[in-house]
Amino acid sequence: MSKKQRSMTIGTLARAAGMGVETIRYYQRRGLVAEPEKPYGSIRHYDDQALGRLHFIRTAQWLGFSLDEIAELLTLQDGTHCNEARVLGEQKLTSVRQKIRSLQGIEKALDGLVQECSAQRMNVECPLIASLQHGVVQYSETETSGRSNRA
Amino acid sequence: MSKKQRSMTIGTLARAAGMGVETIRYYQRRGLVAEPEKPYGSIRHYDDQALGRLHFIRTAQWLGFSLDEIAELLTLQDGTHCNEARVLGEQKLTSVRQKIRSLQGIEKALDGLVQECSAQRMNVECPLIASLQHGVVQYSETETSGRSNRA
DNA sequence: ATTACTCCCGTAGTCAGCTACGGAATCAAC
DNA sequence: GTTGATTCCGTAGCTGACTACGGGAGTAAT
Repeated sequence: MSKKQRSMTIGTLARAAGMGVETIRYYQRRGLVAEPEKPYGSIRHYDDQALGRLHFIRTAQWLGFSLDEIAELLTLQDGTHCNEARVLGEQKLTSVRQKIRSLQGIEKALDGLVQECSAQRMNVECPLIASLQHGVVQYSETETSGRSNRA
Repeated sequence: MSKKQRSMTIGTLARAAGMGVETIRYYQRRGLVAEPEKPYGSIRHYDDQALGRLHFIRTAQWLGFSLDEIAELLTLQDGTHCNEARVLGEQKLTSVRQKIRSLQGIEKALDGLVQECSAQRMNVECPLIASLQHGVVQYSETETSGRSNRA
């Protein structure tokens, strides 16, 4: 019932989390992860909880949350704000589904392009370009503006 | 068969495309959109093709393509580089399919989490937070690193 | 033809999210 | 107990994608 409580230095933690030391320090500065107490004249030590939090950040980021949004999510961590967390999750779900739809549109177009291209290389019209230009791929304006999502 | 060929200034174009004038100029500098000839002692005018290209950029960007990738995609447009276009297209197709798969994974995970979250709202543990920390959401390492995808 | 907007163009600043640097302190191995 | 890697900490730099600024030229409405 008890996982062995490792105690690690920041370097070990970084390796375990698959990120650089400097990234962790950056997250500390951003307030995303806590900086443990430093024993008098010694070095800080981190535990599996810290690792869990880094996993959380990485995963949430991969899910399309910005660091600010992740910070928000983390304040919900006490469990008393499940509703807010749900709403946030639902919003992301919506945009993820829109993306899937758009990408499927692009996939079709690209596939068609490649087909045509290898078949009859005389064609001047590029179906990929055409469909993106003419809005065959539709997306909601709501999510479009504002640089964010990174994949 | 013929759409009315509007001729617009950069400001009008920008409004039509839902972006700032400076953004368009930035794209011109990046070589993503052409700068039309400037009539002697006058002002540049843009047509619907330019608008189409901006739509293209916006959509592709929303889908997680970087401006560099979009530039590549745009080289397919002329239709004359059929071989290169095909290869590029195939590469993009692969990455698009990866993205779709990743996003579908995310969708499932998020959906499950939101379900749980709204189901047992008495629970002090928020399943969304919990599962992100404990790695219930699994993802492929392949796409994880490298900051990019914007949503 | 005056006023008010818009365009042009180059350069500079911003923001997110890192990544690097440098010098002193600490630790781990031999 | 010296050597070589890590940690610590602050500050500075980088990349991608914009966004703002400023001053002169063009345009549109009255």
